[in-house]
Amino acid sequence: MRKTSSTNTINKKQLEANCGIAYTNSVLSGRWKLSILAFLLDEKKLRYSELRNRLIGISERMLIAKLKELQADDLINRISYPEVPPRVEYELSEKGLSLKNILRQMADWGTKNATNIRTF
Amino acid sequence: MRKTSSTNTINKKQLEANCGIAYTNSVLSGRWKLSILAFLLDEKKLRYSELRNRLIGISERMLIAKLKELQADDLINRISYPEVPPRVEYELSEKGLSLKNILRQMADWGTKNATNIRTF
DNA sequence: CTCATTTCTTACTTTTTTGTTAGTATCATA
DNA sequence: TATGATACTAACAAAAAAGTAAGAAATGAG
Repeated sequence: MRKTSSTNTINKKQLEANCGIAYTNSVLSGRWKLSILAFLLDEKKLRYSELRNRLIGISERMLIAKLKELQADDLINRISYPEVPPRVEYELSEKGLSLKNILRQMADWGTKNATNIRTF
Repeated sequence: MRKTSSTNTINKKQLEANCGIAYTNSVLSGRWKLSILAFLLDEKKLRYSELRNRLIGISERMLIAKLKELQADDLINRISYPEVPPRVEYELSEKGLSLKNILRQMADWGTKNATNIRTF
C-alpha cells in the first residue's frame, strides 16, 4: 500500500480543484475587485462615479484599472452612452452573476467571523 | 423620492455586506492561502513538507509566512510533535472548516470558467 | 565526529500592487 | 470665452507581496 502522504498520491481531482481555485483566485484577488462585484450584485447597474463614491478610499487609477481587468475577465459589462458629459454604466455579466452565491457567502462569512478592531 | 443612485442611499445592509466581504478578502487574499486551505480541506492533516510538495513553486519563506498568518486568523491549527527530526502537522480549524462551501464553490467555479491558456 | 532529516529563520532582492498628482476630451451652459 | 461635469489617462512614487539563498537547531545513525 502506498503511503497516502507520498507526493504521488496527490490525485487528479485534487490538482484540478486546486487549479480551479487558483483561477478563481487570480480573477478575484486584490484589494478591490470583490467589493466592486458586491456592489454591482446589490445594485445591478452603477455609473463610474457611483462606484467611486461607494468604494471609499479607492483612487481613480485603481478603479479604472480594476474595472478593466474585470471586463477583460468577462465578469462585468461596460455600457457607454454617447452623451456629454459622458455616462458609463457597469453591470455584472452573466459570468459575473454566476459568482452570486460565492459573493453572498463570502459576505456572510465575513460578517459572522470578522473579529477585527477596525470596521471595514 | 430620493434618487436611488445618491450616495445617501447606500444602505446599511450593503455596507455590512461589503464590510463582510472585505474581511473575508483580507483573510484569504494573496497567491497561496486559498490553495493551502484547499489542500487541507481535501486531506485533513498535512505535514509542513507535504504542503511544500503540493504547493508547487512556493518558497519556504512564503509557506511559513502564510501558515503563520492563517494561524493568526485562526483558520488552521498547528500540531507539533516533540520528535527529532521535527514533525509538524497542519489542519483546518473549526473556523477554517466553516469555509468549506466557499472553497468548494470557488474550486468548481474556477474549473468551469477557467478560459486560460496556462494550466494552474 | 560527521551526516542527514525536518521545520523553520534571516538578510536581501525583485516583482507586483496600490497610491499621488496632474491632466485630457467633450460640449452644454452661463 | 470661460466654466463645469464626467469618465478617464499618464508619469511617477511608495508600499506590499513574493522570491532567493544561506543557514540554524536538534539528535539519532553511521
